[in-house]
Amino acid sequence: MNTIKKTVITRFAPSPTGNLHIGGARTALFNWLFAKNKGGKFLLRIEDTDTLRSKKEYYDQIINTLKWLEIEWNDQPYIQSKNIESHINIINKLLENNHAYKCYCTEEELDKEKKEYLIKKIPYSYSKKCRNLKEVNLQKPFVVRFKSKEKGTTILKDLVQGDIEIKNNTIEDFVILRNDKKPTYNLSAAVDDYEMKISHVIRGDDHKINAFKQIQIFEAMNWVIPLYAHIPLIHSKDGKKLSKRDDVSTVEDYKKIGILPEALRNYLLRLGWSHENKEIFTLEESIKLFNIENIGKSPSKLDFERIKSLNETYLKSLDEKKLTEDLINYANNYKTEIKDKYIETIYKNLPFLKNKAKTLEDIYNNSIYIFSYNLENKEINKINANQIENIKIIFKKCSDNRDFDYLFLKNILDEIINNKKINFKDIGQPLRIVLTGSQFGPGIYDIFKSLGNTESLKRIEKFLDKIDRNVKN
RNA sequence: GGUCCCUUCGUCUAUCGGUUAGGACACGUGGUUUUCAUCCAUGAAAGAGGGGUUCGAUUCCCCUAGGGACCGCCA
Repeated sequence: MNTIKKTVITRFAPSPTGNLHIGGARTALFNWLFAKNKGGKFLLRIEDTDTLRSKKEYYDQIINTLKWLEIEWNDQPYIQSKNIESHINIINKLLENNHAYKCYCTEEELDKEKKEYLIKKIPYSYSKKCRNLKEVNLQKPFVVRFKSKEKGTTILKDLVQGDIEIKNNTIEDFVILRNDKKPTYNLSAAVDDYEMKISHVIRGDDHKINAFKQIQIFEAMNWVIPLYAHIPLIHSKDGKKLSKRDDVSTVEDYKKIGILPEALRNYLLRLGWSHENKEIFTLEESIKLFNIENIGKSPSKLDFERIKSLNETYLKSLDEKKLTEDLINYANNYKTEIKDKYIETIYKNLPFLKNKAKTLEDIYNNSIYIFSYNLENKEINKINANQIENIKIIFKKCSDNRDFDYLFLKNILDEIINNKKINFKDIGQPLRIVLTGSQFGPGIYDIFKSLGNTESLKRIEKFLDKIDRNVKN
């Protein structure tokens, strides 16, 4: 028995044709966690051989998003297009070994074939017309097709799905070199996986059929076949395939509403994988506990509430210095920049600013009155004459004692509430509008404290001035 | 249509033949709180259907139904 342990090498192989997908992020996470767990390597390969759709901006986006998620790969990213020479080389070998052949069929001929099959109601696969051509060096454009097995069955020992058996004749003679002399995905992926010494291919369920094609290439070249684990796809809330229109399909969609990377990672980890009753995993625990055996077999739906709830948990447990940094970065990226002079105030008041928040966006909105105060008439109009009178009383008393504290303020409010037989709400609500520009937000005392006496009084004074002017007009 | 895969509370999931089928999110109720939120307590909520195998099936097998993926000279 061979007891030499093979080094685990996994890879994440996105194509730069769009922003990093939430499913892709999970695939990357699983590959990374598995490699870490086994003390192996995790590689990043950019599959950019579709020159029409691949874009540099997407490449950057994917790289940056993985970094944001703190998923780190070993070595430099492998750029698939840089390895084309090697792919062609293998195609030539396959041709020499009689495992592949040139196919001179034109698109028109193929279309005709397809139509004929359609009329006869037979499922279409290439007719293999060129498989046994006598002359193989015609001066005509050609593609290279792999000679798929025609008899027998193949069993894929999938690490997640178990044994999957298919008849070999259901795999057609697939193209491995296009007529523009560029290798196709299945060929490139197989060659790269071999050259990168990938031990475990962990990827989405949608690649399952490709495994059968890639395995045949491995066999034809007499290479050691990697282990495969095909993880079920992530579905949208209504059970359909996630589409770009769902606006929860890319990592960016979560980032821009202020989901923390830790929370998204935790969510993704638990989506399709579990460890007993555990819900919250630190990074160390994720690495220590992750395994392929506990990956579920069925597809899972996204639950936005769960992500937000998880985010809330992280928001509240995160070190507040770090949280403040995250908030500043978030605001700079997606909202208006928060000036340095407000950062200290926000940091100090984080305990209540983050209280009702589930996302960074919530914290941002809660603290907006600190760095971006604006009192609109529409809000002012919500305040009635009696309430204005009360605010005047408060203003007067506080102005006479500019060093007022919580107790002093509370006594004033209590007194008014008692005297006028009103509810706290009747005074709290309008006061909040005056101080923050919105009827929603933190508690009144918290607002006073966070703004400081001077700023609070200044805002009230400005309001009263405005009211006076409005009355005069 | 062909090939393949999947099926436990609304959602994510636990259960490796014997459980009052457990947890989490969301939801309901109660308490704490000036409000909201937090927090605590508590409640409702599931084995798709039908056949087998077995002393016993959510668990193993088959069928049906439902859902999904793939079926490109895209990756």
